[in-house]
Amino acid sequence: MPTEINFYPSDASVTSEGVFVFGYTQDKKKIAVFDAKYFPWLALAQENVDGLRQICNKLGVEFKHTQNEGNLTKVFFNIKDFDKVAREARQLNLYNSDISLRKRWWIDRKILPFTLTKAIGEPLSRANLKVDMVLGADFLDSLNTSLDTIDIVGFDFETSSSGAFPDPELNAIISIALYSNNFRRVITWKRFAPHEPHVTFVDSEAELIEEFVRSVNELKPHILAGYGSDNFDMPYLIRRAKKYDIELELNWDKSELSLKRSGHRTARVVGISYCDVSHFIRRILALDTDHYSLDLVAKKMLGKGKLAGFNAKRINEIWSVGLPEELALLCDYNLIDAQLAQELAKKILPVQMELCKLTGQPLHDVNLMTYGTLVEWFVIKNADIFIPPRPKEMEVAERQRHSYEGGLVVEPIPGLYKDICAFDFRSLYPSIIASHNISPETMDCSCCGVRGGFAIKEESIWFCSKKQGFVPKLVGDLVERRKRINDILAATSPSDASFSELMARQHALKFIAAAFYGYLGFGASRFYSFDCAKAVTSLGRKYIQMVLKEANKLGFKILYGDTDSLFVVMKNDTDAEAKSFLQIINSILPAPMELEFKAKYRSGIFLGKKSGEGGAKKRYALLTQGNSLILRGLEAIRGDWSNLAKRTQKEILQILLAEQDAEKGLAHFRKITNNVKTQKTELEDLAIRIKLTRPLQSYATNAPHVVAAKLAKAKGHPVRRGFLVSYVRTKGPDKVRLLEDCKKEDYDADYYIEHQLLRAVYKIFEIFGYGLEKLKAGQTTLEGY
DNA sequence: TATCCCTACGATGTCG
DNA sequence: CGACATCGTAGG
Repeated sequence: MPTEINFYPSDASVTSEGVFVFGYTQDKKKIAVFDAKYFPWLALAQENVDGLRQICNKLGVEFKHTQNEGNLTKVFFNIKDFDKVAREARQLNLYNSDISLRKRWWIDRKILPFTLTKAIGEPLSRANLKVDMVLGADFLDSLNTSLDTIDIVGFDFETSSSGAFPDPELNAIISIALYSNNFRRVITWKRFAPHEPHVTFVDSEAELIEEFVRSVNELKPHILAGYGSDNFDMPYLIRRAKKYDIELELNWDKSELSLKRSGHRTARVVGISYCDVSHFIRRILALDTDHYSLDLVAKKMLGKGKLAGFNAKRINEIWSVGLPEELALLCDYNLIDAQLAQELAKKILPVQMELCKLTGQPLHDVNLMTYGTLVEWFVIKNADIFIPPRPKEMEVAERQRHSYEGGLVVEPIPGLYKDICAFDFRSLYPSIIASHNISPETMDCSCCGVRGGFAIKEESIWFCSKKQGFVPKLVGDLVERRKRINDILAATSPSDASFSELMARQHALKFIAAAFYGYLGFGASRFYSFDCAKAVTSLGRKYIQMVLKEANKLGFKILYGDTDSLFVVMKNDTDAEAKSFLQIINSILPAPMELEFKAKYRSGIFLGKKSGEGGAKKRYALLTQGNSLILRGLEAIRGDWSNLAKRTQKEILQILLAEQDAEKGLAHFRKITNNVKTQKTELEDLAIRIKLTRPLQSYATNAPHVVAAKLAKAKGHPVRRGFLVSYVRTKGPDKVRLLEDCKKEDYDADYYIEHQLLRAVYKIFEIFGYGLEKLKAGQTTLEGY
């Protein structure tokens, strides 16, 4: 008797016999659905099918069946044969041949993660699966209902340590915390009294590990979320478990928990969605921060951080001394970390879920994606085309040698301006792609010719005006859907239950639409098209130039423009003027291109270049109607300047722009320089932080941050790519000292005054008529500077 | 197996 | 000293 079961799939695993799909049923039983009838296919030109047959004969592989589509033939195979054939027949110009089957299964089967799916088939017995039920499916179908409550369990480990960093060979895991909406537990193996009920004592590290695994399995989360856990907790767990010969039974199949390499070392828990959310936060959300520690990221995203005052040394002390109240505090610390991981995962979940739907990929995979992969999977899932293979390394290198012209930037005239109006294009590049049908296969089509298609004179190419390409179709869709959502959002109160959901959806659509253009010009792209990428920016320049010209015609004073935006002072400064400007422009623009009014500012300054003549591009400050500052490109928003200079620059701008009191600004500036001069400034304010973008030995320069990085390495810090060097400029021949080794009396006051403070403000004061001499003049009167 | 593009500024060190 | 190369980080 066939059984019918509805379930929410979360993960798939490919074996040579078929695909296991894992998930929970509606009453939260663990289920594995076995799809033995999945036959992956590849496509090739019909004239190459015989060649493929010969190769298959040699390999002893049979075609499952074939199917003609246009000029191409799809050939289906058994899973176990697929990779072998695809590899051996590479020279036959194959399509859809190098896409991971585990990921592709979802797309071929049209099943979405966390979406109710009907499975019909016979129950199977499979002792090696850790699930409540196994079904051999003859039929699978998506019922298109999303799972509405997703259970997220956050987790975090604490370990002892002998040095600055825990060593998994030497140092034990001392406690593990788990946190979800309705559950919290800290497991530890040193007893103390009194203790809170959520603290569970065990007798050894081995029992701790086993209890953790048991807890996860009993909690049955959809998502197991860590922060930085691919780098720390998971590898640590695996090493410590091995030491005690413990089998980590987290996976729903018989396999042991292991680390995979998918660009990045990551753990995958078979069955549920394990996510180290730091990947997504770093790669997709790309917070404006110079490092991605849990504390900093949580403060930015959740408005709260870790429990203060802990580090590896302190944790180690607490553990070895063993005072009850201290151990209790350590448990709190551990639990808060797990809670932060859980809340971060919860926060990004709506966007991730939307991306799961757009790419057809499970959460674990979406969490690891970059912009490139996001676009790639979006195309694989949604485009009605055959997928070409990834380019080979040589090809990628060759592509990377060419580059093309980008956006237009208007040089500003340095000065202070009042009543500034800002306009910008809504999604410029996506809307250009959609309106001009820019796609690799619509370029230079024979059906149109130069006169019939969308011509780009400057590049001597054209795009078909008869048949829509796959890129414009997908991008146009994204732009349109996003606009629809934004329209609804505009009429929705932020307190409305649907608001954050809609917000997440429009964000997800934006991420993909915005990355499409870059993906066309990306060397490792499957859909690389130098000419398409070039055409997009070329049209972008054409349209912004058209807008600048029209603004000029209307008598607007053009202050600045960058790629898709312009800042002007209008003639009469009325709403009607702005409105008619937009009307003129938008009647010229082809849909869905659109110029929008962005904001009006009370005032703003555009700075002169520090070296050479003229105005500096990408460096300005604006004052909103509410008297708050918007800064672009300035030192105050750069990560590689001292807090002292950054703060001072902001304060000076606030005084000069909002309070319009240059004398007060000058007095304030002098006060700060004097403080620096008398060695009174805190080192934390003087530290300069710079991130290494490459391995230390590959530097061809002795720049201060490289010198400092070498000092850090000598002290045993893990100086790798991405390492954040914190140093202070000092007097004496070495010039540089690590922040941690510096004393207040050692800092080089002259450097901080000349190269940090003055350099951060002199171009601003200049606009207000205060030259460099005047800024320095005040200093000479004080204690013989 | 890593996986988005170009434009721009400015700091610093080195060389002639 | 200026020209230039190297490097990091920003804007869009």
